[in-house]
Amino acid sequence: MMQQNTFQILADPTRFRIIEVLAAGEQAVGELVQAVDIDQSGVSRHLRILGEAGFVAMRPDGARRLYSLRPEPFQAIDDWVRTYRKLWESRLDRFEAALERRYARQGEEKQ
Amino acid sequence: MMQQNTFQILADPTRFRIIEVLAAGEQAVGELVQAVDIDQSGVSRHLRILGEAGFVAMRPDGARRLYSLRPEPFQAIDDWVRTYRKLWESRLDRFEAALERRYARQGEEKQ
DNA sequence: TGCATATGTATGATAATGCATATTCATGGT
DNA sequence: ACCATGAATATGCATTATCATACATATGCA
Repeated sequence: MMQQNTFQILADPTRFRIIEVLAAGEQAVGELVQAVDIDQSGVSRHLRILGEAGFVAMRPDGARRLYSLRPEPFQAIDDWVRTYRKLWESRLDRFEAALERRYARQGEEKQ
Repeated sequence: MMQQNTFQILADPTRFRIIEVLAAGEQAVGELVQAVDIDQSGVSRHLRILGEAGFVAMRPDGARRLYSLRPEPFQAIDDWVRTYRKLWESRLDRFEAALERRYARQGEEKQ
């Protein structure tokens, strides 16, 4: 489910950046430190917060800790924002429209 | 586009609540005040913030001000989270699957 | 005059940050 | 096999800045 908490996690610029970087795949703490402009201790702290909120998973690799994104919070956001789709859709949304085009194309191929 | 700012707007519990209430449709300030647990002045201030961030539009109605949701920020979030769909999809997502069921049903009806 | 909403000002709480230090693990020398 | 050293990461503590809030007051409209 969507806890309002989720947005508090994303509200911090450093955490947001960390998530962007993790979108490219698993990263060690040291690599994340290079991508942001705060101290290593701050990055570790943000990773703890992200972990407790379910945004990231951790996997030890020797002395290093590899962090990666977990899908659940993003799914929750996706579900939440879907509630507001009625604001910009009459009936079919863009994604649905794209799908319909795809179905049309598949139909052509099969004939 | 998606400014990281967007999540800072949603991070505040009172603003989040206001948005939830506005999802039901246009509301006057006084109506919103009843839905949250802070002072009227605070609600007005949050509405200002929401307005500057593009979340709400305002329409005067006599001495009252009617506020309503604008679609753009929600579209932006929708686009943003789509980037992270790869985290939980191999190929077909749930929405697409639902659509396929719909197409299947329509096919049945037509036969 | 009275109702609805906005704003100025002060206050308090929360949370991010840096620095110093602790911890955990790997490595090389003896 | 053991110990010392160094690299990678986490945590305790103090500081600082930001921001939500209330109260009082101003503004606009009936």
